[in-house]
Amino acid sequence: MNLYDYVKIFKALGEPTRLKILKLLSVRPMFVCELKSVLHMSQPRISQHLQIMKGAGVVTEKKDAQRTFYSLQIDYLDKTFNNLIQFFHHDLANLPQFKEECLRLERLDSDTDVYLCKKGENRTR
Amino acid sequence: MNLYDYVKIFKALGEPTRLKILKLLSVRPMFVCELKSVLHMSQPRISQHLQIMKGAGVVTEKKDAQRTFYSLQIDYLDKTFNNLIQFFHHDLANLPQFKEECLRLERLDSDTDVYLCKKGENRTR
DNA sequence: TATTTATATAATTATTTGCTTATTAAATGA
DNA sequence: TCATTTAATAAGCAAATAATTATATAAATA
Repeated sequence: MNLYDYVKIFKALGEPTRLKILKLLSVRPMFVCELKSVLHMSQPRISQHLQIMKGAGVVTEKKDAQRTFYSLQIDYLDKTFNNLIQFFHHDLANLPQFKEECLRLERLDSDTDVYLCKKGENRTR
Repeated sequence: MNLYDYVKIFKALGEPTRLKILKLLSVRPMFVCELKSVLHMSQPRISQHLQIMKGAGVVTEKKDAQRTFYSLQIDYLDKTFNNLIQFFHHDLANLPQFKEECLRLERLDSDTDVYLCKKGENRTR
């Protein structure tokens, strides 16, 4: 799980309509038309939010004739949260994504004479 | 913690620049100018993201002369994640925010003759 | 078969967000 | 005191997002 996977999942969670849909799906899996009836929102609005959440992995769908049955993936959510906390505990040096940042931070920490932001743009030595 | 608190926190996490800043703050608390040096990003960009994260409670600041020292609030994050999982396990009837939705869902579930989405707009009976 | 139901998707518009540049202000130092 | 460092904030703009309306399609049903 990389940084952009987290972004996708947290983007999916960071919107009120989507959180409401997720809460309803936590009661029980539902069809789109049920969500529509319960939330009193337009069908495209609900479908579009469901597509975003499906893309992030927080819900799954199962076709049933002309209807689609959506379920909350609470275990996946739980796993994601634990992974993020672990991500924050990981050594920066082991995250290839942060290679450059790691080098610059090491230079910053090893050199006590360093001026943080000098005239002449972002010098770290 | 209500739905909009969650939205604020997850919005704060659902952005790549902010997640990068948080990862760096997980190594150790930092000044804005240090984040700037390490990330090679403009100072306003970093400050603006920090304000959003401060508003969501995921970082805290401490003034030190002309500098500002930012810390990751990992315990708060951890608590938030646990709270959200709990939120999904709560009985819908105990969430005032979902009063209307709860009523409509109960009607839906109690009446087996219900047509999900009938002609004549969102009828649930 | 024609109509209705269920859902996805496209097009459009309005709002929000993220970034840059510019400005301000406070603390530091020559 | 005047220049520098640090950081917040404002203004402006481009890109992304969320909602509506309009279509399209497939399955169910009268």
